[in-house]
Amino acid sequence: MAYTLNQLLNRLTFRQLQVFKVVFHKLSYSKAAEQLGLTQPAVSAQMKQLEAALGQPMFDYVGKQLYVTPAGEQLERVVRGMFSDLESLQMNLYQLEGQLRGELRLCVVSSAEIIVPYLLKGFLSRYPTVNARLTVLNRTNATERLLQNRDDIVIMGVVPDTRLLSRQPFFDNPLIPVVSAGHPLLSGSEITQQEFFDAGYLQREQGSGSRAALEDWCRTQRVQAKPAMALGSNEALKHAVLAGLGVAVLPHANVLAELQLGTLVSPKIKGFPLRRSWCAVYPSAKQPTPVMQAFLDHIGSEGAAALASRFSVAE
DNA sequence: TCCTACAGACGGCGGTGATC
DNA sequence: GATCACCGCCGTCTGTAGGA
Repeated sequence: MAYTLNQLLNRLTFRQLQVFKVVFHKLSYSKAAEQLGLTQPAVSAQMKQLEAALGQPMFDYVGKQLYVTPAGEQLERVVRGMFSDLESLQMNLYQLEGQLRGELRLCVVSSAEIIVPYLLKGFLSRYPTVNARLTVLNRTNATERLLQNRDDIVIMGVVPDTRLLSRQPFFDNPLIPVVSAGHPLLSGSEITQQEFFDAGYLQREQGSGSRAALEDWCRTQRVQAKPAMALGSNEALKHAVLAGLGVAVLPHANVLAELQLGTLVSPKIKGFPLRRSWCAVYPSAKQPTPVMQAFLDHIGSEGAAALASRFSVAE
């Protein structure tokens, strides 16, 4: 039975929604109770009241296992938005008092994980009351989480082409070809694009942004890239090249140390480097929280300067 | 007379421990 | 996980006193 909005507002409490949120993620009343500092009966009672208020079960209990019902899935989306708005409100209230406090939920595509510590260091030194939570994923999963409002900002190199996302480029991210020192390709005077990709091309896994960028580039350059192997991270790719398994195209920042040491070499090949920028990406529909805005301002100025001093490409 | 502040009574709500 | 009995806290209601 569905209630009118007023009836719902009279019966529903924030406490019920808070408990529901934890049960949804833990899929256990006992574990939710432990996290909330309650006993299992207290959680059970809150869920019972919530389900009575909404007139529908949020969970099915089958064989000692909780399963989320379609109504539970719907409620979770609403609750996530509500709690996100409340967090924004809290940050705005702190801002009215002249303080910047709250959580920055940052997600980073795996290729960007080496630059982010240099962005965060200055930011957290300046705003010690901000709590940063960092998640590392590939581009597809990071984008999905962003659109589900599970993160505030994603740092990525190749931004999906959609109006749902706003982007703020803040630092060059050139993709360069790399081979191990002493590779037979280096003995010739000039390397063609096709020769490079025929020398055991190693690529990133499906869903990676740098792989997508490179596949686009190959199409426009009419180059046949037949990968010898796909690996799940730039770090794995780099070590595969160092081990002599093949050649790869990697972000310059990821191989800077090896190029300086001379263990990797970036040969001159027509069309390279691929010009890309690291971007801070957030949902277009989302009004940036004060903490988000402060981080966006930071990476556009001090953050970019910190990266330039460490990762800039010598032309 | 009206408004505000305070105190006491009461009921509902949310919690626990025990038990199924 | 669900239910029950019990307990403590808190909000509401009501009555009273004091000040404008």
